[in-house]
Amino acid sequence: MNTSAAASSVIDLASLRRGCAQCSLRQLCLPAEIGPVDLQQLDEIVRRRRPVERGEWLFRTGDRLGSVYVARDGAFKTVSTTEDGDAQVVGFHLPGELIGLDALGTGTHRCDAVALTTANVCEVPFEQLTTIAAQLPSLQQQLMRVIGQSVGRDQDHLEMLVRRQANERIALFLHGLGERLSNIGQCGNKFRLPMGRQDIADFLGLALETVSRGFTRLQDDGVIVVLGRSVEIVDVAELHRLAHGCEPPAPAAQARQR
Amino acid sequence: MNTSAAASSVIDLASLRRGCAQCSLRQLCLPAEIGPVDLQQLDEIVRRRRPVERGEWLFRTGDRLGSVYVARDGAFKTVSTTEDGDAQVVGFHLPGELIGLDALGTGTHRCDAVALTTANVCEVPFEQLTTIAAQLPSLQQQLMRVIGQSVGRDQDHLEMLVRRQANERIALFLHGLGERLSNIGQCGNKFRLPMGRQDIADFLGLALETVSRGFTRLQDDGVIVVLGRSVEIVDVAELHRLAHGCEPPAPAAQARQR
DNA sequence: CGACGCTTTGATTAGAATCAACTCGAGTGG
DNA sequence: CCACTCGAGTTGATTCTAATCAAAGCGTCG
Repeated sequence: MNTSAAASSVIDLASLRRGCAQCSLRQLCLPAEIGPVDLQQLDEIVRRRRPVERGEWLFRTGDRLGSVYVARDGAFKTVSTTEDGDAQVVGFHLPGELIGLDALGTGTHRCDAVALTTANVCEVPFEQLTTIAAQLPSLQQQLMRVIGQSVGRDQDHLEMLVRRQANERIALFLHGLGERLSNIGQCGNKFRLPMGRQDIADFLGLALETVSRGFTRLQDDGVIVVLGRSVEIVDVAELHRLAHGCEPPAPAAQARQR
Repeated sequence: MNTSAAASSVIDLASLRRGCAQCSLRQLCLPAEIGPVDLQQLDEIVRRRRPVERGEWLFRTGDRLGSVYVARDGAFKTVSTTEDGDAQVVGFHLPGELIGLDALGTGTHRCDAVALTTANVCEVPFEQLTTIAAQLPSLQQQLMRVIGQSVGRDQDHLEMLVRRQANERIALFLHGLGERLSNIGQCGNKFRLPMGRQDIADFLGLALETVSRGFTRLQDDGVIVVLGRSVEIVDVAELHRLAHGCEPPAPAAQARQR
């Protein structure tokens, strides 16, 4: 266990005791905009689980919807496995993002939620959440918003897959991830990917090798510096441009052969 | 105006007067599982709009979320246009399916909702809907379920796009559409597509020509009969098999198990 | 150290995009 | 009534992207 993990688990332990009111994700998570009195009601139904180890799952396909989850730190993926055996990564979930909404339609989860790193999660029994939400308009509203954001991310995901070529998807992925990281107060330009190349490939609908080549290509073009799972975005503007469709206008002198 | 259109507008007119309680979609739509007394409350906020003509839109990208919509008949598409100008069809919406949830996250619509055919829609002011839902647990629950179903369809869409080849996507599309049609009481084996080839292509992330070729191929293989927008599924089992990953012909050796 | 998993790189190939031409049918107007 | 256009759909030829197959680096952890 490295120092940063140790440090973060100290923090978690502390905020675990203190509950939502002191959580650094308060503004992004369900408690946003809720008054202190009402907050306590929410706080009481939230169960804070011991750390989840990398590879453990929060729920699996076919489980009945019991709770929704929010990571306090770490990262998760949701994976749906098709009948012919290959995995589709439905989403990556960073701290503050609700996990488990996939069961809203049928009452049964349609994918597995797997921890990508050791992580702390809050578990919110869904039944109780909706009951309380019915009494607290602000929570109700926030719940809708969080659900909506999740829908929005799914749509972003969709748009990143359709009719975009491999390098565009990869640029879009890195750009989007950086944005989400900076939203939760982490550095959006230099970070460590919590997931491996295969997961990224399964998320982007590409072959693992294509993802690897894409990273190499972006590095050769001077847009990012990548070493294994460490990524630094050095030319944000260019990444943004690549991510949004415009072809690299092939400036005269440009080393692009690998 | 043809006879069937005339007939359907008579029906609509009648059910327009009678409201949710008599609507044939009642079981699928928001009123499901709601008692007659409570139903009236919902009924009072639902606005029934005059028919929407083909090509008209319910809302456009950037509009503030005002209402959600449900078609009583006809069909809609939601389209998001990328900055480089090409359209991505986010979804097709059949009667009973909520339209407009894309704005839940930001409060602003992120796609256009366009009528594919002349259609009748119910408009439900969202603000009022959540207010009432807070008082009626069964409506609250049903709202969640309908939202969840929409999320589920998005996920189906995603899975149909990722790492599937053209013919598989097309088979999946036809199969899914048939299923949805039979859910709303229409024939799932013989129907008229409300959308053109380009829309299907933009939905499936394929080129228009590829969709056309796919249809032809399915017809040559004796799975469907297609004439323009009329489709008949003649070999449901085979379509299902194609849609779910197994290799096309090769009936000799039974399909490979996972 | 050695084995294993993850990542990168290389060579080849399959599948879909693209470019282009042509068919068909509906609607228009001379 | 027929020639015309226009849009939607089909079909063909070619090109090019990314999948696949294959193998070699690299890092980590017993």
